[in-house]
Amino acid sequence: MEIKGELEVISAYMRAFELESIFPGELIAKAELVKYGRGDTIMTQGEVASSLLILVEGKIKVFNTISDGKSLILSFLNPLEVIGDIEYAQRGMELMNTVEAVTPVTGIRFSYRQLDLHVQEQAPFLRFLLGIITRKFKIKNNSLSFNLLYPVEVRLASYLLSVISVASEEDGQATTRLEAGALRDAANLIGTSYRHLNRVLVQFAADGLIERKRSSIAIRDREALSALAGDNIYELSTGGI
Amino acid sequence: MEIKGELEVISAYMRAFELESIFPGELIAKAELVKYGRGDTIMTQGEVASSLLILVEGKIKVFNTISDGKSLILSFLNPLEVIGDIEYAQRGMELMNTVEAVTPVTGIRFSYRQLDLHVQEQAPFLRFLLGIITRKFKIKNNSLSFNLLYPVEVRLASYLLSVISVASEEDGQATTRLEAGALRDAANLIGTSYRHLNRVLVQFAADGLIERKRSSIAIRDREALSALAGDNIYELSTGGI
DNA sequence: AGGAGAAAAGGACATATGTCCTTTTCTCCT
DNA sequence: AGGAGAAAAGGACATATGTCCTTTTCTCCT
Repeated sequence: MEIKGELEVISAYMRAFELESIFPGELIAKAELVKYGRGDTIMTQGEVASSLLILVEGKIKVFNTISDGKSLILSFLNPLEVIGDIEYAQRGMELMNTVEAVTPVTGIRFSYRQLDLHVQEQAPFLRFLLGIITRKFKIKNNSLSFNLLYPVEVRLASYLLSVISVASEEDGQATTRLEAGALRDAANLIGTSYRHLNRVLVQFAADGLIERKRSSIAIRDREALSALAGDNIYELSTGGI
Repeated sequence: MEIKGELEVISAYMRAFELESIFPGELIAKAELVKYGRGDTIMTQGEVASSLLILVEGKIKVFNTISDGKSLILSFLNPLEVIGDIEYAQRGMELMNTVEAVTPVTGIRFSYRQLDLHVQEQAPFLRFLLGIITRKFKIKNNSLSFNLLYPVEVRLASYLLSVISVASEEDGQATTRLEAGALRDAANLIGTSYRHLNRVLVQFAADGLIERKRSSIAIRDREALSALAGDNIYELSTGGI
């Protein structure tokens, strides 16, 4: 799951994302290059984090699991993104969410211990964290409104666009395979029951927005789906390259 | 609305909240003591903030207004609380929410300009901000789940407990007067329609949880209401004194 | 006092969504 | 191939909540 990365690769990423002024050389020397495959869990809610992860390649999904097993999708994120930032700022706090790789993912990992040694007192680093966290805050603020104000239909349209666009990047088709339980997961993720999600999917198919095959879903009318979704809340392009 | 405060009062608050190590003397000398009356607007969503406000006395309500005029309550906050922190970290960003005084409020105001001059590069101050913001983040995370997972009934119970407890502090009775439009506002705040809110109030009254008079609502069975509300999400005691 | 106009409450009905089952479809074993 | 057991889909019904009106209650003016 994790591969020791070469310093050059890490340095190149740091340069590409203009993070050199924030992470000094000694720290970069201690960083680790990590890779995850599609579906891998990157961080698990409830654990205590011990490192900061910078997402440099791929797409991740952030979600929150509630007591009764329900889970709520929070967002899909692309580079440049930082994970474990809030937990670093509130040391000892449990991870608030679970993070999973949606596509193959590459990240750079800095242990909290190294951060403590090198940048804990550095204003540029702290301001970098502030910037990242406040941006996340804003996103969360939006999703709060989105979820409360829009019906499942809209949320599902948004979700499908996020998930299916991923597949399309890989095989050139706007189709996604459904693994076992995928729809149940999806229901949890957008905060509704599987039954209702299924109902809405049937509706989408009847309206020609999607095509549902045995074990896959294809987008047939992306425009209509986008119109329905409005702002695609689950996928927010977040700066970076 | 605003009263020039004496340095001693400000200093006393800073001492009480143990903020002396974070805000140096030169900065405190430039701070302003501000007071707001019940119902006053402290910050307005969409404006560009120019100062950081530290809430040292009273209770405030934070809410967000959506395009179509709907508004969503985010939280009720007590001292020690900071407002304008996120906007300071993301300079130029519009205020995300509106903040209103629920009780008479006392705050200490620092202009961003002064902060820039004195603490923008100070790690303790930046870490203070990080702490405040990440705590807010956590609260928002909770309210996201709360709102999506619980029915209006539960949210209303929680809301009533928050609002009515305020009144009780003042006149010794768990009753709150309803100003014109108060219930409509309340409906917007908890994210439902006035019609439905009214329906649930009728239900509460029928169940003996509250007593509804001409222009007021009194809590009759606080325990039952609390049991219904579960975690009182709208009111989170947030450290401080 | 009495009535106009506004604000609040409530009726009727539609729709979104959840729960609980049953039916249908898959998967995989022998 | 054929059937058991699991997974997915879908039926039936209940409930939460919204929309649109109408009725009721207030407020205030003359």
